[in-house]
Amino acid sequence: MKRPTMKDVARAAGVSPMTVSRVISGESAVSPDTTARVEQAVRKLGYQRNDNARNLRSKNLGTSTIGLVVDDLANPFYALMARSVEDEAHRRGYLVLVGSTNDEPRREQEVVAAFCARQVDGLILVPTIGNHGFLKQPMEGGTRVVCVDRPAKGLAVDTVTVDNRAGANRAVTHLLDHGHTRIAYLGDRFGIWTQRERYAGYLEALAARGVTEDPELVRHELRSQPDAAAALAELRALRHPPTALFTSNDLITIGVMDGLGQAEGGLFERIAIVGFDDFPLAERLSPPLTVVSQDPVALGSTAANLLFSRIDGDRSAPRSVILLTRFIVRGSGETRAAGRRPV
Amino acid sequence: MKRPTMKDVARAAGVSPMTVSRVISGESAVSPDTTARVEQAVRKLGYQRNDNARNLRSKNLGTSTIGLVVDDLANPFYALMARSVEDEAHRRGYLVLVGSTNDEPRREQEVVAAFCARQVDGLILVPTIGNHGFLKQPMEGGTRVVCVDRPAKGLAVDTVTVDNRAGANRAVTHLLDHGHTRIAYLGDRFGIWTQRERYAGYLEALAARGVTEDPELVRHELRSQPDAAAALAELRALRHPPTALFTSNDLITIGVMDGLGQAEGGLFERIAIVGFDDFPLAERLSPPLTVVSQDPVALGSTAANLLFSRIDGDRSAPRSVILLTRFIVRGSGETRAAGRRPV
DNA sequence: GTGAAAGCGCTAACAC
DNA sequence: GTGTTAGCGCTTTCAC
Repeated sequence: MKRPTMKDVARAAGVSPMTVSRVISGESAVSPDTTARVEQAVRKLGYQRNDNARNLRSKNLGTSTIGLVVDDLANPFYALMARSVEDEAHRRGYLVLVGSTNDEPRREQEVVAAFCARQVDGLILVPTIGNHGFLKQPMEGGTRVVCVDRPAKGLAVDTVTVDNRAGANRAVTHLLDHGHTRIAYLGDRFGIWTQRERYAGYLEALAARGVTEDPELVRHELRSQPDAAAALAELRALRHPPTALFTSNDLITIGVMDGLGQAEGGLFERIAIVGFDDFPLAERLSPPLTVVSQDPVALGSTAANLLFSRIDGDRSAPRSVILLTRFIVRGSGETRAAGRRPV
Repeated sequence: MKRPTMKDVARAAGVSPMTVSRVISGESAVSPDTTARVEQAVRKLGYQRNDNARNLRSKNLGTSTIGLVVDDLANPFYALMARSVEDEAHRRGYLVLVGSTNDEPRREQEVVAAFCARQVDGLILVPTIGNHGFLKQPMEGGTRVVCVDRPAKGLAVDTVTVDNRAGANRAVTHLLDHGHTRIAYLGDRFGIWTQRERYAGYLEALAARGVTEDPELVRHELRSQPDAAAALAELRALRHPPTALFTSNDLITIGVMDGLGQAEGGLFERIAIVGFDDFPLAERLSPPLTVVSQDPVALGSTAANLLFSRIDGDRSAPRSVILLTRFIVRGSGETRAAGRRPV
């Protein structure tokens, strides 16, 4: 009932284990006759090579395994990225270990350590806010690392991100173009790099038009849809409520849409919305959502390609790749501010 | 620049490798004094144990790694399942290898073989249509297997599914209750078990009310949203178009909603829809969608718990767990058939 | 409490 | 073309 080993196959075929090894790996030349005998024994015993043992001995080949560490694998954005990474890995005969961090530095460290203990050849990492000194040792040991979606503070590795700041700037400028000056910002945790960048883009856009930021209109740390809906309710209760919203990720956008749905029908026609992140059915909402769209598949495949080129021996200086977002106009961002003319 | 080994640590601490091993694993008793010396050497060298080598020697512990094989990791349904499996694994100190099959038996076999070559302790599998004889050898070798979402034909393993047939029956009965008799079925590939079950539920519901199936109203093999939208257009062009639709997964439901959106506003109010699978924003569509909802997180955690109980030594006969779906009424399925009275 | 020897399953390096 | 020896990094086993 135990798994057969090469020794078992060798005995069954009447050859040495080394010959079996050669037949299995197909590298070295073996006579057709013995090859056949070995292959028959393999089939008879249902032998399959133990790749862990193999990798232990031949250190020049790695383990053909990479680790993918994301915030949350259940998030559709990271799920798409993961699939894209997996496809690139599969093409090259690599396997993928996955782990979610929940954005907790401690869990990130645990997952990375466990992956490195398994001798992964490389790591694709959506880094948490935490410190990444723990990566130094594995990297010196030969584990390649690529960051994706956000950079890791003080870590000199290839990094793939999107132009969060420019994308947000574009969105807010669009709202300004339609006559809005009271534009609220609804964001997730300010500790997350992408959120800080998007907020910076928001400020940049306002500043470029000479609009002063109103702290009353800025809400960070919205962690869920209900959070976002609640923030919206607060904003609308202000003496001078916003006429437009910039929501800085899909979760918040959806939460806000829910909040609007619960309000009286007439009102929400007045509020313009542009959101960061596209999502399924965004164009079927009323009004259809104008969004800044990023491409998780491109993020994943770009990161994977960078990683594999490093694994294949590229030792050049770390690169930083910035992918472009797309601005998709669908209607929700084109509502004009009441009583104002466009610029 | 190479990774330090236990030997290196031993030398640095002036002890034998065996003592280092004992300190690292913390099993056996080591004097506080030497423990401290070893720990210091570990820190100094940045030593981390090679778990592959460890697993090779100690066969009684497994590799603490499981494999998760799904149709498509990018599918939100499987992404949620994967996250749930990963959480269960993490709790127990296991790692998760993931692979997507695209529902291709060949790729399934490749992925499973690669996982088994890495000596995974267990496999959670969304099986393709193909034959699963290739699992026999690994299972005899000790790899535990659990199927989830669908059973594998002729494979005696624990299986976790939902009551697809009953859920579909419930949905179609609901439409019949609202006076519909011309109810179209829009389904994905008939080769997929869940789709056959849902279709069976559709037929059962019709039969229970003495409604004869009209083959004109049945469309299988819809692989994408455009496929679904096209099928809808065909159905509406019939001389006797359906007054209600049962869509057998989220992708098809969304495709149909898109098709309806493109039609003239007045018309689509007349067609009732109930879909299998809930999804974000389903309640924000117009009309809000009535759906049969299944819980991917429960599927994943149930499968994981079964797997780990097997890994922990449970040798009882294979179990089949069927989770219940929920029927969620939101409006789209409650439109009455024109000129008819409810039952 | 600690160490020496052997070996997990495989392959690199060298024989022949 | 094939076999032998040694050893990857660790732990089991048995000694002390």
